[in-house]
This record gives sequence, structure tokens and C-alpha cells, in this order.
Amino acid sequence: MASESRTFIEEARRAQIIDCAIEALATLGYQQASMAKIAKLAKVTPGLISYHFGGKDELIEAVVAHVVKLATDLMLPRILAQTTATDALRAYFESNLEFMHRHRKPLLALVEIIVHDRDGPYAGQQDTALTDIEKVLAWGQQTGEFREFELRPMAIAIRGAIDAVPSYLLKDPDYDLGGLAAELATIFSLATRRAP
Amino acid sequence: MASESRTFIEEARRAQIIDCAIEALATLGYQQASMAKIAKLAKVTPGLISYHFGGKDELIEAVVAHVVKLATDLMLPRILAQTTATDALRAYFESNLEFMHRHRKPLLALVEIIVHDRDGPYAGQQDTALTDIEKVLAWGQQTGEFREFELRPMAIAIRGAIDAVPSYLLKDPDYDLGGLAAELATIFSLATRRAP
Amino acid sequence: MASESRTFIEEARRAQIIDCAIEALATLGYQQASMAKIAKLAKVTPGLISYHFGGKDELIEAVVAHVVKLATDLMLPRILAQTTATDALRAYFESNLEFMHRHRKPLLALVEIIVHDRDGPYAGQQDTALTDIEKVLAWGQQTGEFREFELRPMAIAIRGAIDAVPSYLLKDPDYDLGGLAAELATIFSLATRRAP
Amino acid sequence: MASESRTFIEEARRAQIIDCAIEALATLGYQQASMAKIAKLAKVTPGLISYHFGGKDELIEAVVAHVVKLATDLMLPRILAQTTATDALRAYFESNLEFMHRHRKPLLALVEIIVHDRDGPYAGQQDTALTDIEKVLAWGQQTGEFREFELRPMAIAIRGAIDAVPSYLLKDPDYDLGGLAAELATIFSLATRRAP
DNA sequence: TATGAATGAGCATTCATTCAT
DNA sequence: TATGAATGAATGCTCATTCAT
Repeated sequence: MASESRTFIEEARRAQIIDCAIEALATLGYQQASMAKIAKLAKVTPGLISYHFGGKDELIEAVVAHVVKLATDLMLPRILAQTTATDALRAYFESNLEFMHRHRKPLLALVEIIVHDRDGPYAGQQDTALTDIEKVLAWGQQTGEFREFELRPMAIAIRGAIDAVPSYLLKDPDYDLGGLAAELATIFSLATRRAP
Repeated sequence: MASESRTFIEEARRAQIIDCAIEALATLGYQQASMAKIAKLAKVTPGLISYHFGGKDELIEAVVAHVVKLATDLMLPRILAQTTATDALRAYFESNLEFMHRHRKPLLALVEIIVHDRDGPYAGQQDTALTDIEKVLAWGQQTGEFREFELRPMAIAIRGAIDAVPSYLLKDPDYDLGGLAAELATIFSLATRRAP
Repeated sequence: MASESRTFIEEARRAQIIDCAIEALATLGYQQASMAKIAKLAKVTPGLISYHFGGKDELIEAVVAHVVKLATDLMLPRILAQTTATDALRAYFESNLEFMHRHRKPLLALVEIIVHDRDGPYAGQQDTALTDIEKVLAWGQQTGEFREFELRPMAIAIRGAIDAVPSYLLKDPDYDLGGLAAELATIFSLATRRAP
Repeated sequence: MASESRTFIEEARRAQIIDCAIEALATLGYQQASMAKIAKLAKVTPGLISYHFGGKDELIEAVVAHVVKLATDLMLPRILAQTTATDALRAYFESNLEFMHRHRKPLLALVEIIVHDRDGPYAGQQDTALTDIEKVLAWGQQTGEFREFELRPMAIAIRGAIDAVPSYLLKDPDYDLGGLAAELATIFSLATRRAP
């Protein structure tokens, strides 16, 4: 199943179907995004999707992988470029919300999947995200930028704040995400910094 | 439809069915919580649920009303009893997590419903929650306990932190919610307080 | 099941239920006139209808009997009062349409039943109606008022003309039934009379 | 949706399903002609009918279209071929009853549908039929073949006479429809002609 | 007599999937 | 590779009926 084992045309088909799946998930919601609807969007038969992906579960999996890569590619370099934990945390907020802004539909599709496929293989993803945040936090504590606090609750709060955004993005698509990112960064800067 | 117009036995059946619906929603998830599954759990025929509730929508509605009442009864008095905004915010975290601790399955069921009925009548619920938080924040700014900040982003962060909890509760049912509440309260105390 | 074997109160209940069944059939149509709907209209439980009538079939049967009696009581004396077959035929049209005018809902209920319960026990009713018409026609031929023609086709045409009316009554409730009766009488007077 | 856009095999399936629907409607009646029964008759799963027709409503629609075309193709040329209104009226009876004779089951199916879908889209069909008859009648009055009479009652009587036939056809499938047509034509010839 | 709780069968529909072509 | 025909299971729902009280 490695990407190298696929012909060019197959790769193109997969990409096209994934795009249409994202479109369907983001605009129709998980429940309405049936294979038939996705297939119609892709101007393709439902059978073909099963042919390329083996089934719905694997299509969803592929969508998740696609969007996660999209997010990681955009966010990770920005965060790693920072030289202090404080800056890294700020970059974390900014790049997350930048991603939501630049890839609204993929983001919404991903949210739909995570939220609906409770026992899907992405539950781990959430944990990974938490652990990543904790790394930044631990770094800040080591350098003395951050006060002493338990990592997990702070990570939950940070991740929760970010995860709360898409829901409001859905209602108010024109929300000022840049301003929101700045505010969130400030909030958690105050919450984490070593008391003056 | 007032509860007084119902027989004792009907009230009991409704309660039993609501309980089983909560059980099904919490353990199986929204998608798998079909009328048939709920009925089987209640050792009852699916038709009977329609008989008592009129249909699935109204059953869900009844579940929401039940859980919301449970939550409000537990949380509201605690929050209103506080005399400072700082204490109110702390009580907000504590009572929310206390509710999650004491009524884990109802909470999970409610989350399933809110999250899946994207365009349902519960979308508003989220907004109400935000506005409630903003009232407390505005109060704290008026009294001078809190610094100046934009209400909406702070409210989003607070609500997000709380909403993030059930998801972890699902994986680690024995998580120390009391400790978590204290940590969250501290985090947002630092984030909101007038700088020293 | 003879009416004498029933108590007064039972008779009253039956009458009330029959009335409500007629109301439901006429206003909602056969398909929508479920036991539950009829029961709600009668402010009674569905079970009680089964108790009094044994089941839906027998309720329908009772409705048919009721309406047929209503019709017969109104029409038969008028027709029998005539001294010539020509007048009897005219009275047949007039009294039929008078019945439709005076008992619109019972009539519509009866039509619903006949039309929907294809294999019900009222198929015979239609035949009886035909035979009755044929008697009048035969009488007219005997007295020399009517020309020679085959009875059955003429009876079918006459009955068909009458049966066509309710359908138009449904669309245009204010149709001038008196005028229509006169026209129909004229039409079949010309069709049946001995050629001048 | 044009017939050209359908595969040969799909067209065949549709035809087969329509045939089975007609069979079910004619022999079982509207109420009993469920998707499941039709599917069983067609040795096919109920889902396939939805696949080909989208749903029950559209299947019924297709049946109506099919039968109406059948009827129109047979009747219209015969009626239009006549040069006098009197002949046209006779042709109207003859071709109607010829259609009933040659396509008994389609006719019965159509009657079931029209009669049961009280508020469906076929109620208009009845009105169209009346108007068509009135055109012939008006023509005859213009040419002086027919006497002066109100069009609507005469049309009702004519249409009623024809509509009465299927009901008798149901009980006595071997009824001599040719003879009946001749008799009906005579009856309305006498009723409409200018008095000698 | 009458109720209200409960059943079980039947309904149309949707869906992911399979398979011959 | 890709199609379109077909399946079978599941879903929510309605209905006439039954039965203990």
C-alpha cells in the first residue's frame, strides 16, 4: 500500500477522491457523506472508491492522513523554528489557527471524522497532540521560562482552546482568526510564565 | 405534555428508556445508538419507544433535557453562591468537573448528541454556555479582579478546556478530576487576574 | 350482535365512534383514518373501538351499514312515491344528489371505504344498486314509457353518472347539485324514452 | 432522465419492475402492493426498485406514465380520425372499452392509483379527461349535431359511465365490452342528439 | 366498560459492499 | 481500471391488536 507501489494514474484517482471526500465531509457533515455522495461528487462510481481504498474505513483513514500531513507540513517547521518555549507556544497557536484559516474544509472534514468515528484509529492522534504540547511545556520549565505546573492539565487546556475554534468557525466563517490566535497566545503566556 | 399529565407507570418507563438511551449513547456512541439497540437494552420493543416519545428526535430531546437539568441542578447553585468573580470562575471549573465525575455517562451521552446533531436544536446550547462565561468575565472586569481582555477568546479558551475533558475521561475513566479542576482554575486565574 | 342485545350506553358509544370514524374518513381519507386517529377524535382509546366493534373491519362495516341506512331512508320513500317509471328515475337522481348534499361527510366516508376496501363486503352493495335501477328500467319498459334497451348497460351508465358526482363534490363543494340532478334526469330521460 | 440516457439493461429492468408493479396493483390492490411485494414478484430486492426509480412515488409515477401512454396511443388516433362529433363520441366509448379489454391489468392498476392517491398529482388527470369530453360536445353543438345542453353535467355522465366499467370488469372479467360500448354509445347518442 | 401499556409485523428507504463485465 | 447492477442488513416509523387492570 506504500505510495511507491501505486501507478501515477492510481495516485491521481486517490487524490481526487480524497478531495471530494473532504468536500463532502466539510459541507454535508459526516452522516450525509455517504460513499454514493462522495462518488457523485467525484463523478465516479461508488464501487471505484471501494476498489481504490478497500472500503469506507480506509478512505476515511486516507483522508485523515492527508489532512494531518497538510497540517504538520504547515505547522511543524514554524514551531521548530522558535528558539524559546514561549515563542514556540505562541507559534503553536498561530500556526494552528493559520492552518484552520488556509485549509478550512480539510480541517472541518477532519473534525467531522474525529468527532463521529469515536473508536476509529485517530483516537491516538489526540494523544500524540497532547504529548507534543507537553514537550514544549517541559522545555519551557527546563529553561525557566515557565513556572512549575502539571503538564497534562495545561496541555489539555491548550489543546481544548484550539479544538474549540472550528466549532465557532463553522458558525462565523469570517471570524478574525489572527486576532484570536494572539489572544490565546497571551492567555497561555500569562498562565505558563514564571510569576514576575 | 406536562409531567403531571403522565401516569406513574409511564413516567417510570420514560425514565427507564431515557436511562437506557444514555447508556447506549455513552457506551456505543451516537451512530450505534439506534432505536433497536436502545430498545433491546431496555428489554422493550422499538415501537414502545415511539409510543412513549413519539419518535427518535423527541427521545433525544428528552435525554438532553434530562442531562441538562442534572447538570444545572448541580452546577448553578454552586456558581451563584460565590461572591467574587474569581471564586465564581473557580466554582465553574469545579462544578463542571464534579458533574462529569458524578454523572459520567449522562455527560458522555450529552456530548455525543451535541457533537452529532450538527444542525440540530442543540447548537444553540454551545452559544449559551459561552455567553454565560462571558457574564462572569465581565463581572470580574467590572470589580477590577480581572484585567482587561477580550471576552470572547477567553470564553472560548475556558469552554474549550472544559469540553476537552470528556474526551480524556473516555480513555482514562479514573483520571483525577478534582486535581484537574484545581489546575484549570489556577491556569485561568493567572490568565484573567489583574497583573500584580 | 343485534341492536336489541345492546345496552343503551353501548349503543351510544357505537354511534359516537361511528360518527367520528365518518369524520375521520371524510376529512383525512381512508389511509390516514387509523384507529388511533378515530379514537383521538372520539376522545377514547383505540382499544375501546376494538372492544365495541371487534376490529377495524367491523367498524368499517358498521359505518357502511349506518350510511347505507341513512341513504335508504332518505331515498327509498321518494322513489317509491312515484307513479311512473319516468318520475321514479328522476326521483332516483334527485334523491341521490339530495343525499349527497344533506349528508356530505357520510357520503364521502362511504366512497372512501368502497374505493379502498376493494374486497370488502360492500362489493355486493354495488350490485344491489344496479339491480334496483334495473327494476325501475324494467318497469318503464313494461308500461311502454321506455324504449327497448338492454338493462345492464343503461343501469351502469346511470349508476356511473351518480358515482362520478362525489369526486367533483370533493373539489368544488359548492357545486349546484340541484341543477346537476335536473340535467342528469333529462339526459337519461332522453336516453330511455320511447322514441317520439 | 431521458430514456436515451439509460442502458439497455436498465431499461429492461425498469420495464420488468413496472410490469410487476402493474400486476401487484391490479391483483392485490393499492394497499397491498408494497415495495416488498412488487420486489418479490419481480424476483428482486426492494432496494433495487429504489435504485432504479428513486422511491415508491417515482415508481408509481412511472406506472402512470406507462399506462397513460398505452391508453393514449390506442385511443387518441381513433377519436381524432372521426369526422363528426357523433362519431367521435362513439369512438370515445369504443376505444376506451377496447383499451380496458386489451390492457385489463394496466387499466386496473391505473384506477387503483388514481383512486388512492386522493391528493396526489393524478387528481388533475380526471379534470383533463372531463375537459377533453367537453371539447367533443362543444364541437357537436357547433355543427348542430347535438342539442343545446350544459357541457359539464353531460361530460360527468359520460365519464362516469366509462369509469363505472372497470369495477364490473373486476367482478366479471368476461363481460362483453364490445356490446357494452355499443350500448353506451347509443345511450349518449340519444341523450345528445338534436331532437328530431 | 374502559384504559393505557405493549407487541409484532409491515412499511419505505439508505447504505456499504460485491461482482460480472 | 472502471462501471453499473444488485444485495442484504439496518434504520426509524406506523399500525391494528391484545391484555392486565
